Amino acid sequence: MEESISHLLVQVCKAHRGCLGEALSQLGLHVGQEMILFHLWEQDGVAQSQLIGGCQVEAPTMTKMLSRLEKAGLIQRRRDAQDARVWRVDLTQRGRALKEPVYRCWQKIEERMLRDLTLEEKLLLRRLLLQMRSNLFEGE
Amino acid sequence: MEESISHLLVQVCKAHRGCLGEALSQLGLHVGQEMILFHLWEQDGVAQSQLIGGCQVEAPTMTKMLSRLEKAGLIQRRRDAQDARVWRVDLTQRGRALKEPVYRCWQKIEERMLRDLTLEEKLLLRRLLLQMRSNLFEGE
DNA sequence: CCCCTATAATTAGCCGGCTAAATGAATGGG
DNA sequence: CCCATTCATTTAGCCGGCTAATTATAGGGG
Repeated sequence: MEESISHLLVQVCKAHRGCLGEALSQLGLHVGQEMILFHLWEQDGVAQSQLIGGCQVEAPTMTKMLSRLEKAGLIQRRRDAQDARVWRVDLTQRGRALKEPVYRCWQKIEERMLRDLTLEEKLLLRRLLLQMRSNLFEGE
Repeated sequence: MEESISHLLVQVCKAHRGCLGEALSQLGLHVGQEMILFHLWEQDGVAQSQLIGGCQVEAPTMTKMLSRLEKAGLIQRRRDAQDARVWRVDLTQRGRALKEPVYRCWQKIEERMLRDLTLEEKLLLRRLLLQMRSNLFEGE
């Protein structure tokens, strides 16, 4: 199994995570937190449950990440007026300000990773990854 | 960045990890531990530092994982006779017994993930992943 | 021979991620 | 109207992973 595609995939993902983490740490972020911010940059004041769906993360993970983002001053939480069970999440000024630098990080690593791939290769790669994802999601 | 290749890659890897974790938990293993065992199945009695190199993991991570594997009764540690700084890691009987079931898990998920890919697509995918890995490793 | 550096491993402490179980609020049926 | 269910979130506790700092041994040079 040494050089299986699974193993390569894991290695590439780990390397990607490593590079991203290095870049994000210079913005005071930890890798993973950017997914939450991506969603908030698209739509602010969203319910926590929507973030859970969007980031494909479990509820307790989201709770911890949000409380860290809150402590870091990037977001704020408020109770929903209609439904007291839900918490809504708003970006702070500092959270909004990170949008461009984080996008640049992300894009820079994407470009670096796919450096010498042709357009056809990129398109095929995307198609294969989509297929693999649905294979894994669609169970046995 | 919603549908970037990076994002897809992360999602596929996460799904892969999820499936693998589910399968390995039935063998009493946590995802990640299998990498250590893969190396020990190939070569037993190896120094901890070699496992660190092979698994591409930091030393403290290895320390923790090994102590858990030891507590689970899958490995044993002994001091090296020549160099008192190094610890050598041996599989126990129970650790050796997991080889076949874990390989089957791994292979089953590989097959499921690559279900409907042609041989050519698999070869190209492997080549692209190798290229991406070296792109990410080889810095800026 | 002693000190200084390099190396192997560990400890402390953080983060993302998970499951299981608990809390608290909304809601639908009898 | 109340009770059971359902839903949103949190808490506790585990694991893999990391960095920074520590301990302990090995080895080389003056």
